[in-house]
Amino acid sequence: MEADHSVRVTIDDVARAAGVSRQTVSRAMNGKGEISAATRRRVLATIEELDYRPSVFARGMRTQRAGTLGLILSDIANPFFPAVARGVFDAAAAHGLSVVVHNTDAHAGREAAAAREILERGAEGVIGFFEALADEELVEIHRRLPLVVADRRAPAPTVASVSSDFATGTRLAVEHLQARGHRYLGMLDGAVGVDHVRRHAFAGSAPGAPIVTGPPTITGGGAAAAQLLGEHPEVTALFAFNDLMAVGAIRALRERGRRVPDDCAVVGYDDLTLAADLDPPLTTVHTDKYELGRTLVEALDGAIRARREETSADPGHRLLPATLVVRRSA
Amino acid sequence: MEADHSVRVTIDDVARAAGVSRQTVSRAMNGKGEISAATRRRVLATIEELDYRPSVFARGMRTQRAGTLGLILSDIANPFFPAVARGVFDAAAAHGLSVVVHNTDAHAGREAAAAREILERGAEGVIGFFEALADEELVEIHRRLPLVVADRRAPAPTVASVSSDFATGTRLAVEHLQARGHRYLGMLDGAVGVDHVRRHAFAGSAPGAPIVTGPPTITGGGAAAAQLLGEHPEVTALFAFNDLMAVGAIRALRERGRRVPDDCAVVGYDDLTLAADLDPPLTTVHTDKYELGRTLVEALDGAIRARREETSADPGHRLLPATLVVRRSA
DNA sequence: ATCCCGGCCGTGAACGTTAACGTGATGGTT
DNA sequence: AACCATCACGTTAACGTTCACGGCCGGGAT
Repeated sequence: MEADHSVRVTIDDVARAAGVSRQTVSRAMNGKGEISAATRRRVLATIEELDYRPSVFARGMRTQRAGTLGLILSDIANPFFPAVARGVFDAAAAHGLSVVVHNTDAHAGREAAAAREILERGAEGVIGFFEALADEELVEIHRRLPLVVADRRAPAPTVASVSSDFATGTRLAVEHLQARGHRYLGMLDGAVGVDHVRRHAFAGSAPGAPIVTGPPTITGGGAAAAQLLGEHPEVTALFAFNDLMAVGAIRALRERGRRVPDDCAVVGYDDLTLAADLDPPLTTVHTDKYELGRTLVEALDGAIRARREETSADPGHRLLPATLVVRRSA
Repeated sequence: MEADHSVRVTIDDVARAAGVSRQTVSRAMNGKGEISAATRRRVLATIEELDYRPSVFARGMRTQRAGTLGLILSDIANPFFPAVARGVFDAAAAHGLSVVVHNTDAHAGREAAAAREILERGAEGVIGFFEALADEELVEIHRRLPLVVADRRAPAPTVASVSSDFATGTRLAVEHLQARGHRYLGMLDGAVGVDHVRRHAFAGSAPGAPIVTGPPTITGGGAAAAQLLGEHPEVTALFAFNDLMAVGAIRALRERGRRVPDDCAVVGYDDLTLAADLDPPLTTVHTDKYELGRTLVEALDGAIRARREETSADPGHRLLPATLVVRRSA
């Protein structure tokens, strides 16, 4: 009794088989409107039997929703993001959502284009690591679609956010360095865009210490380290925006004949999976990245639900714990 | 002259503004059917002016296509995949396609579910790193949707494939080890599924050498290495399925007090971005992962085009060059 | 007995696009 | 001069679902 795969089973086929109308089948699936438990069960059974799958297009035509979730990030090649993405995928699957991913390279134009694309495709919501777009543009996105911003303070109280506790993480890193006797610190900042929590926290804990900014990549970290050490040879400890920049710094240090951590200590941020296997093993700030991904989806689900029910409850602004993992690099 | 964003601009609005019919607007966009260059330009101009965006749902309703591409992979947390994904994203964007990603953990059920999901959502095609599904199931997918398989031999001559040249890469690795004087090799295989190119190539170059299989992860590599060295203490060189397993092997070696490469050499596969920064720097087989991603999309585009035009040209089975990068671990 | 109300379900319409077909004008062929 | 392609465009219908509305039926209040 295998159905012919070339012709689509429609809601009308189900209705006919179950002896009800289209609308009742729709009600049975979506749980909207009044329907008796008995007919609901019967309809669901025939749906199962006929292996009926509602057309996302026809459904989207009415509802403007596609059962999809947009994930915007700056650089999937940075191992931090895949770790988060894994959490996003798993949680999204649990909610019956597919994930469409956009890579932006922290470019404002591409961040905007990604958001527009996601909007047009009728996603249920957006999770975004925005690094270039201004707050107003994020608010504008949120006006059209539920939005959760990641690793950035909320652009408005109404939009949800989930972040690593950068302030604490940075403070822990700096205090660790200071406790080890370092008096001249430096920071390799990678935030090319708008959010400078790490930078501000660093400046707060190490007043007057030099900060050099560069792209949050290995080469960016290398260049930033080279510049900083050139201008401030007295520096004996580097705090990097992320682990990738820390790796670049270590490379640059080596090239200049300086040993890590003996001549110069290095602390990263993210605790990538391979951080412990680097040479030297990287001291870094840890945040549960899988949990971050999961939490982002939960927050988005809340935002979606809130919008549907028009209850404008507090969207929530979560800070995930940051802990210092001391290895050999500092 | 800003349009009200709350009401959608439809094809009829454009038609009215341009003084033509819906169908002509459609023709102007899609390049199908006869239309004079002049009206085409005029219609395109008014589309621009009104900022008209065709509804993906209405379009999909007719065409069953969503302008989307499905990417199925086993473990986004393995840095190999993000590197490929980057190439996929960039190439897909160039073709005007969005990418929906599914993580399967090499689980057959989830591979099938991902494919089904992608099918239902009307993707233009699928790019898949399938590690568990049987060839027949892949052929069945291909019957419904253009498919390109990655890092696996084509399940049928009609389906396109793009792979690293595993046979050559593996041979280079083994020969390097042998040239360094190693007489007792071992392999840490990570292919839990169907494709065993690396394993066979290894067996061909190092006949009789022991092979232990485990999950293609750090812990998997650690466990496999522990087992292999327990059973074959004479082994002085390990070839791992990928860099992650190599890292696991190095960890296991260290725990047992064996130095790398002095007591036991290790060669990986993939040349992850951080491979050079590991301790010791990892000798590994390199394939251009970004290029792999790009090539996959090009192959898929070819398959899509071929299916549309019903020309069943040769789908192409590409092998990307594999080179050995010698560092310190072997 | 009539009215009304709420629970349950059906009917028509609408969402916005493209495929299939139809039509009028133009230009070339017999 | 009649005919016939061909071109350029218009008209109708259909894709499959949900929304808005309406109808029926049974039971309690009037």
